[in-house]
Amino acid sequence: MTSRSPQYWLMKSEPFKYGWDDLVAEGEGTWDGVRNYQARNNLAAMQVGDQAFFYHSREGLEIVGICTISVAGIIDPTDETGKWAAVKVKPAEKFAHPVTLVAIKAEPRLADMQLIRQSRLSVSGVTPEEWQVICAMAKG
DNA sequence: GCCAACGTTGGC
DNA sequence: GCCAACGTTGGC
Repeated sequence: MTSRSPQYWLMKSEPFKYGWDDLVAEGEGTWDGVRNYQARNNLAAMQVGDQAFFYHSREGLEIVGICTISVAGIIDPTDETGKWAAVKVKPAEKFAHPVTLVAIKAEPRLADMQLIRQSRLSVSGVTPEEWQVICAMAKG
């Protein structure tokens, strides 16, 4: 396995389907069901040890915490054709202060986030700079 | 609940 | 290969 410095991601989930609390309750969750090529490419690029923001879409509209990639490069078990990717994640840290979409939009350093530019992409990349800014905001 | 944005599908 | 129609996502 090749190693590289950890990369950062943002994964969206609708909390009434699968929220942060569900992930904590399970201990480890499989991130599957993605049927978008760009999101799939992001999933396929993930490696164990990468970190991802957990974002609540539709309801909440905020980053609630951080999870780590525990298993990478698996085939989506819900996909019969075998061409879609999935990963497994574990909860790492719950934010004391969730970072809302409103706050992200109000922060100029986050204006170019893939989350903002492509609002419908369910798995997006986060730069180290963006990661640092959001983590600082989460500490209030 | 509505609708804009965007991705995908399918007819030609 | 184009593009209109359709379906889905996600902010509001």
